[in-house]
Parts: sequence; structure tokens; C-alpha cells
Amino acid sequence: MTDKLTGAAGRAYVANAIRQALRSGDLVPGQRLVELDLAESHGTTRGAVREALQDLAAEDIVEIVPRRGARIRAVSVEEAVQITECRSALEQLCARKAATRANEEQRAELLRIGAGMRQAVADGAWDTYSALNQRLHELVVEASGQEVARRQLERLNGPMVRFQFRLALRPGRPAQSLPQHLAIIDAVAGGDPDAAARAAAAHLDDVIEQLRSPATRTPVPGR
Amino acid sequence: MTDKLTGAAGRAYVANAIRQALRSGDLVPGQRLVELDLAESHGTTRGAVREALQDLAAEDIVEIVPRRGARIRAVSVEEAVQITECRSALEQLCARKAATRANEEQRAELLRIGAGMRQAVADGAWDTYSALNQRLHELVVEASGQEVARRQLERLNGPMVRFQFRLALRPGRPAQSLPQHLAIIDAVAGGDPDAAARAAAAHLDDVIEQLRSPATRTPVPGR
DNA sequence: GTCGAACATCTTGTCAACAATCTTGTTGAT
DNA sequence: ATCAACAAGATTGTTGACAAGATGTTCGAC
Repeated sequence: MTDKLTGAAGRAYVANAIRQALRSGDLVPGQRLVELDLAESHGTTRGAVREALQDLAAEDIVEIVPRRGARIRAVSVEEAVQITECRSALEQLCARKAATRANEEQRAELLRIGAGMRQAVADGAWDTYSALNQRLHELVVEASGQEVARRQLERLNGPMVRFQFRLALRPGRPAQSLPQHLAIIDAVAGGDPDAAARAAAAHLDDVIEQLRSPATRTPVPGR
Repeated sequence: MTDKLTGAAGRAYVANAIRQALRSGDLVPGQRLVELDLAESHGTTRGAVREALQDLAAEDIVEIVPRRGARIRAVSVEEAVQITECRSALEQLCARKAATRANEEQRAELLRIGAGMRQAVADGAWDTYSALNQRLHELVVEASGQEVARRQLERLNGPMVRFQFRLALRPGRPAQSLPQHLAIIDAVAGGDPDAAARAAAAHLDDVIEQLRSPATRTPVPGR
């Protein structure tokens, strides 16, 4: 357990640790990531950290400027909107395909998720709702069989964790998004491709609107 | 000129050299990329080559398997279709935005490209047509102001160069795609977002159909 | 002739030390 | 008090050597 994480193992470990720290707010945009510090605090070598940072840079999570090190990249509201617009385009594709291609088990799980979401909103169980939300998006992509789109969506979500986080916690947000999610579920489970695409588009248009409203903007510490 | 390309410079240089070699057919899918060989043939160090390979792996152009080195990744027809479906989703988004946001100069260039394409088809000038085609797609994305989508599309095109290449050279192909391109130009330059999205979708649906037809399949050497 | 085991060679993975560059803090002049 | 020049420290970039693993080859048994 106190073994030294070496090389390739450390690479993935450090990358995950940073992703996690970003999600939980331990790292904020603009923050410097010093190779030696990370190496020591995670029990790895500088080489492993270096490669982990390269990976994160490829995911647009950190920004590496030569000779000056790596920082957590700041995402502007405008960029968050553009990211969500791309998500919308890709998720419409997936929803449309999923409506045609989903198998019986997947359709059944969709319905279960829908029931769970209703219940979670009724109970005020926001963590549960958030988890179901994530699973719903995953499942639609999975059922669509669009491997390529799945990879693209993963990349898009990387830098967005902070915004998503804020959004889900906004009071009244689950109640607002519930009918949109149920519409997606109905259309996909019911096998109506056009309706599925429309429902996905409507949902993400609403997310964009929320992103633009000032309440969701999180102040970025200077420097 | 005979200077040794060191570190950061060599990294970009080698990555570009490989991309170029793939485009021109000097490298074929499945081919092994040995670090030391590449380092010597390009006058760099192994370290630089290593990083270049990481970059190419992030672009899905090469596949790195631990302890076994890097190979040019093979793209199946099914994957090419999925890539094009994603391109379709994103280019619809861009075409729609471009119809609204393009400035006068951009609309003028679109019309010039359209005229040039007509001429090129009439003259049988396929290289010119291919160049204009590329510029058209670029310009639509540029005019849309969708930086995020632009990056995503770049990534998607990386592994596709071979297929695109084949497609453009197929006899009769320019004549077939010309009206589709003109429809995109008309809609974007004319400021009709819905028509622009429809035209982009129609064009890429046709590309998908071409990809599926056996004539475009290029045999992949075993091993 | 074919199969398998031992061996030789090639290739990638890892590390530690060194060099180059940037950042920060201090000093001194105006 | 402000600023520029400088020095000390911190941080990243690069290299070369070695270790670990994979691949190919030879040789012998059957």
C-alpha cells in the first residue's frame, strides 16, 4: 500500500488523482501544477507526472506552456456554451441511433432510470438524481453503438466538470430538467428517432440557457 | 540545415513528418514505428520521437501498446462511417451558425469557392477541386466561430486521410458532390440556417454512402 | 519436416543527473 | 517610494545509460 507507484502505473494514477481533485474542488483553474510536488505527494517519479500532465493537456484539462509549467485551464462561459453546443450535436446523433438500435434490456433500464428520477426528485435526493442523470447520458450513448461519438463526448466533458457540478446543485434544477430527461427516455425507449433527437436538443438548449444565466458563473481566482 | 532538431522542435517536426507520410501513402496501417529508426532518420533524439508518438496517439492516428511499440492504426469501414456521422453532426452545427454569423467577406469567399468549383469540374481539374473542397469546409467552420467544434473536427479527420484521399479521386465523384457543395454555399451565404444544416447533412449522408460502397475500400496489408 | 526450448538480438520503459530557463527576493540608485 | 539590475533558488527540459520485456533464431528431439 505504501509501495512506490512506478512508471506506467503512476502515470494513470496521477492523472486520475488530478481529475478527481478538480472535480472535488481541491484544484482550481489557474493553479500551478509543479512536477516535483506532484511526484512526491503521490509517491511517483517526475517522469510519470510529466506524462500524466501530457495526457491531461490532450484532454484540455490542463494547459502546458513551455518552460513555464502546467496549470489547470480556465474555461470561459462562452467556451462552456460552445462545448455544450457540440455535446448537443453529438448527443442528438446518439439519441437518434439509440432509438433504433437499443436492445430490450437497455430500453428496460431506461425506464427504470426514469422511474428512479421521478422518485429522486420527489424525495429531494439530489445525489441520486445526479447519478441517474449521468447514467442516463451514458446509457443513451452506449445503446447508440457510436464508439467514436462516445470518445468525443468524453473529451468534451473533461473540462466541464466544474460547471456541471454547479448546475446540478442549483435549487430547483432537478425539477426543471426532469421532464426533459423523461422526454428523452420516452422517445428512445419508444423507438422514435426524430423525437429522441428533438428531446436531446431541447434538453441541451436548456442547459445552455442555464450556463448563460449569471447564477452559475463561478468566480475564477486571479492568477 | 544539417543541424540536429532537438527536443520540442523535433517533437512537432516528427509528428508532422509522420502525418505527411501517412497522407502520401509512405506509411500504411499496421506498420511499426520504431523509435530509434525515426529518431535517426529525422535527425532527432528518441525522447522527441517518443513524445511525437504520444501526440499522434492522442489524435488516434497511431496505436501504442505497452512494451510493444507504436503502429499506424487501421481504420475499419465501420469506424470511418461513424467518424463521418460525427462530422455530420458537428458540421451541421457549424453550417447553421455560419449562416447567421458569417461576415460579408466570408460570404464573398464562399461564392468565389462555388464559382471555382464549377470551373474545376468543367475543366476536370481535380486537384483544384479537392483544394477548394477542403477550403470550403474550413471556411464554414471558421465563419461559425465554433472553436471547440473546429478542434473536434480536426481530431476526427486525423485518421481519415486515407479514405478521403481515395474518395476524392474516384471517377465521377466531383461531379456528384458539386451540387451538394453548391447547396451548402447557397444556404450559408444566403443566411438560411436550417437550409445550411440540411445541406451539410445531405452532403455527409452521401459521403457515408460512398464509404460503404466497396470500391472505396483499400486493402490493409496483413501484419 | 515440425515442434519446442534455449539463446541472442532488438526495442521499449525508467531513472537520475545535468543543463537551461524562469521566478522571486534583494540591493542600490534616483 | 519606485524602479532596474542582479543574484539565488526553484522548476522545467534533455540526455545518456541501464533494466525489462518482446521478438526472432538456432538447434535438437521426435
